[in-house]
Amino acid sequence: MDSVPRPAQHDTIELIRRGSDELLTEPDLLKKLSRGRPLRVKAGFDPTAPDLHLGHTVLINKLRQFQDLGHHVFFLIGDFTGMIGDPSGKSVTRKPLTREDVLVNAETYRSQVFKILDPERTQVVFNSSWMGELGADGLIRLAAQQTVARMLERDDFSKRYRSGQAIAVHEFLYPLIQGHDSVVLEADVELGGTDQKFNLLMGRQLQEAAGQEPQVVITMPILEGLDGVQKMSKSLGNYIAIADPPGEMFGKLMSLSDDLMWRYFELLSLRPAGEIAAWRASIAEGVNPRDIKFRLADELVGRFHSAADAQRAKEDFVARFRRGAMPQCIEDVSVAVDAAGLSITQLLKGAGLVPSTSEAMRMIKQGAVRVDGERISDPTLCCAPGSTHVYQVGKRRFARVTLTGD
RNA sequence: GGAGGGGUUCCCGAGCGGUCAAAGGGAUCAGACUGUAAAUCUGACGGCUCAGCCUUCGGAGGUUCGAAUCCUCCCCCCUCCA
Repeated sequence: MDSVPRPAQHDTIELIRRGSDELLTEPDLLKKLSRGRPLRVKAGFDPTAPDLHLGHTVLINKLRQFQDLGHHVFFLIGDFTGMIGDPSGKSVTRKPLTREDVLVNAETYRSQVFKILDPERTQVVFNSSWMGELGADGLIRLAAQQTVARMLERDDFSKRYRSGQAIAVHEFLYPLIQGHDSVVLEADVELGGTDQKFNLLMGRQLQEAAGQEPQVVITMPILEGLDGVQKMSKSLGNYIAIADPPGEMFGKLMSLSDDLMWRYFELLSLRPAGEIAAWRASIAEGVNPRDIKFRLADELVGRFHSAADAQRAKEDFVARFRRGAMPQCIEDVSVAVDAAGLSITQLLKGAGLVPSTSEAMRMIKQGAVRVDGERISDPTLCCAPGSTHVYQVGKRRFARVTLTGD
């Protein structure tokens, strides 16, 4: 492994600090960097959500930055902790995952995360591989290292405690196990979202107790989802997956509100901060925010797909939403029908354009349904077998439907 | 072990014998407008053979002409006391 250049450590720290929320502590980081050996950088991920989204990339980009500086990343899949359920934030009971689920999810992570990370400098690890052996006695010894009062310092625990909400005993174990992971991995640095701060700090304490030098903790800001309020997450459905197809990703980015767009620039864009500030200023002088948003969508689609994909997605977007054109590729669907033909409501449902005939009825009443671009208003319209037309519901749902007789 | 409070349509949350497919908010979808799948405004938002019908208010029974609303049993969640 190559070594870290000695000089300019303060520049390095500035680089590392950029975009982060907190870095604890800087002297510790300086000390670690000064040794000139690659640091062991740890970040934990949930085994339940294999779809990586832009929210994850805020942190993963930072990991990548460490790799570019010559350090080594431990991509920890919290399969053991996943069984507990992370009590951070809202605690919704999770369905238990099987061993196979976890492995499948891990594979999905692997395939997606290396769009950003350097595989040469990444080691994927599972905390079940050491937690399983810890045993009940080990767990109790671990639990003995912290006090209830200390646990209650955690913001969401203390809030819940004060407001009389339940805190299950096992929820206290989560930060302990996460901290123990750092001990096992001998982590030099751990990254997490700002909501992970308590858990990250637990690692420092447990490492010290184990006679190790405490890890440096870096928290990254949490990216809001498409709604602009709640954090981006798959379960809330407000996310942009890095595996989303170019058109989808482009469209979702364009659907950000003009205000939220700046947050995305701040946390996701790799453009120089000065450039972004200049764009921001240009809005005040009358530049259309849409055009700035195009740049955001361009950059991100380009990063996860290609510049050509981004270009195509943009052209398609402009054609569809500014000029009302049909999308470039429309899915072909065939629907079986008997000689009597099929009512339009049945057809729309059969083609998967609406979930129910009631919904089809509503859409027709609201003027959302078009056949070959012509708006239709008759819900009793009957379609004959053998025909092929492009059916459209709203601006975004299209299908070229062929009615096949039997 | 004891006392109390709850489970309502995707979510939150009203309703507490008929006027309830069920207020309000959120999310979502559609239409209009537009500078964009921004913002704003309007509307829709259980299913169906759709101006009519059918199935919903934790589950199963019951009372009633009529129940989300009353009664019985059961399941689940929460709080307090021990």
